[in-house]
Amino acid sequence: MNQADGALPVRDDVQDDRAQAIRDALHNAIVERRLSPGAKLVETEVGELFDVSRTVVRASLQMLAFEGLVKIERNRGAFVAHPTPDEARQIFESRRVIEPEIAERAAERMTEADIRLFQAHLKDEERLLAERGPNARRAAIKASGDYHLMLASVAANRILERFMRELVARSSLVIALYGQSGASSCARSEHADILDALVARDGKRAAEVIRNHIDHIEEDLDYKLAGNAPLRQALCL
Amino acid sequence: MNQADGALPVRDDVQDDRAQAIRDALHNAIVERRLSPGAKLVETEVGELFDVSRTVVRASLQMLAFEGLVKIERNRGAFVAHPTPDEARQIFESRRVIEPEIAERAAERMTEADIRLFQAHLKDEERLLAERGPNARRAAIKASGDYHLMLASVAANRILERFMRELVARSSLVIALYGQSGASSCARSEHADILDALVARDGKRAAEVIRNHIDHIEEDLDYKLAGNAPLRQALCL
DNA sequence: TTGAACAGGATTGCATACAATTTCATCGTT
DNA sequence: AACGATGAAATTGTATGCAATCCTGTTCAA
Repeated sequence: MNQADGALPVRDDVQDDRAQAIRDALHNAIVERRLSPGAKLVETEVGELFDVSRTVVRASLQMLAFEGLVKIERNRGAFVAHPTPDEARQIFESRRVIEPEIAERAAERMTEADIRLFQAHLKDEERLLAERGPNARRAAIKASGDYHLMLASVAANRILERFMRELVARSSLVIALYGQSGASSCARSEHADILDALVARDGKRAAEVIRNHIDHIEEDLDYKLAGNAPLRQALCL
Repeated sequence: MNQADGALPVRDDVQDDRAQAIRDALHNAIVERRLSPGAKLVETEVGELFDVSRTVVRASLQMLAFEGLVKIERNRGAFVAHPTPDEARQIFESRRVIEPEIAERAAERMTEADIRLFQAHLKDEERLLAERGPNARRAAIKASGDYHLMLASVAANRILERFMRELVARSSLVIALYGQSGASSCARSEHADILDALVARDGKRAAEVIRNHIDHIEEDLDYKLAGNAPLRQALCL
């Protein structure tokens, strides 16, 4: 685990301990692709896993549904979301709207301590990319997303931060479905470029680099690859 | 009721009819200020009102909590949110990030039919502002927010639209708490100015007008007015 | 072989019951 | 009178039960 783990599950505020815990666990599982898009999440099954009743499980599934990570279909249950190409485009469009502005604000507020955190995180990302094995790969994917969330956290706007958390998580689903290059986790050097701009306190440049970064991520997608869609969704039902 | 009513409760998708209905009802009540910030929402009470069990009420309260309209405190219950000045600032900062971009996209996509809808809505807003009485006032407040949501709907990005729905609703709470001029519903002519820019397909100008509009709304606030805070929140507990 | 009909099991939607916690009024003490 | 303790009522958190719905595999007819 990298040191960002403690800081990242920035829950809005602690309200519902157990449901939150399950939500976080499922969230991570989805983002790290241990759960594939379309996978069914059976209430009793999850409940037994975490040793809680369906009531609590339901609450966490509803939370995830709000974030767009899970889709709840009436009388059919909860499934890991399976974004359509159109949704995917909207996700990246939203990121292009929000993230450059976040970068500008982050450039203003960046402290020395933040810089050190970012540098350490970059090191982690590099290390994980060098490692082999599916677990390292999963960790790399997560770390890559976490980088963007660290940015959001420095910008000191909890609302935009929450929006970004949702968008980053859903991006991970999109990449899982439509990503071509196995790497998929963003071209690593760009994260370093962003940090450079931040350290230089050059908000405009940071924003520009982020914009390019998002473009590059989306360029690596092929929306033709309908993934192995759950069919029901492939046909847009 | 104005003709926008049918179009506006843009639910993400129909999943949970009854809980959604209660959510919408509470949402409207909050936005129209029939429920004040800090008001307690007792589960059994709401349940009896809508003739459903606490289970369903709970689901809708959780939805509202996600939107930031309601705050759920463990073992204490659900309360209409009571945004702090800091939260208020973040809400408007977020709007300044998102809404100008929405305006630009809306300028591109605006159809003749949309224009007619906007014109009709503007007429409604004017009429409501002219009328007397608390109900007209409430309707005017809601219509003013709905204008911004119509904009978001034209921009054709469901995600940003949802973000805007949350931000507009929370803005309404902020204005209820910290607004000075009784009018509070935004300087009306500015909505017309926005429409002008959209009709001219001048995205940049629309964005600029929106930015000013948001500035004006926020200028009318006085964060010193701590409102009649529920004390627990006034002391930031 | 295909397709419709149907039964059994699995799963969800919702109401309800019970335990844990908070709230509030009362009472006694200083 | 002010304050703290105490217990009952109110309210929430969670588990569980039942009805409704969906899924799956089988049978039977075309």
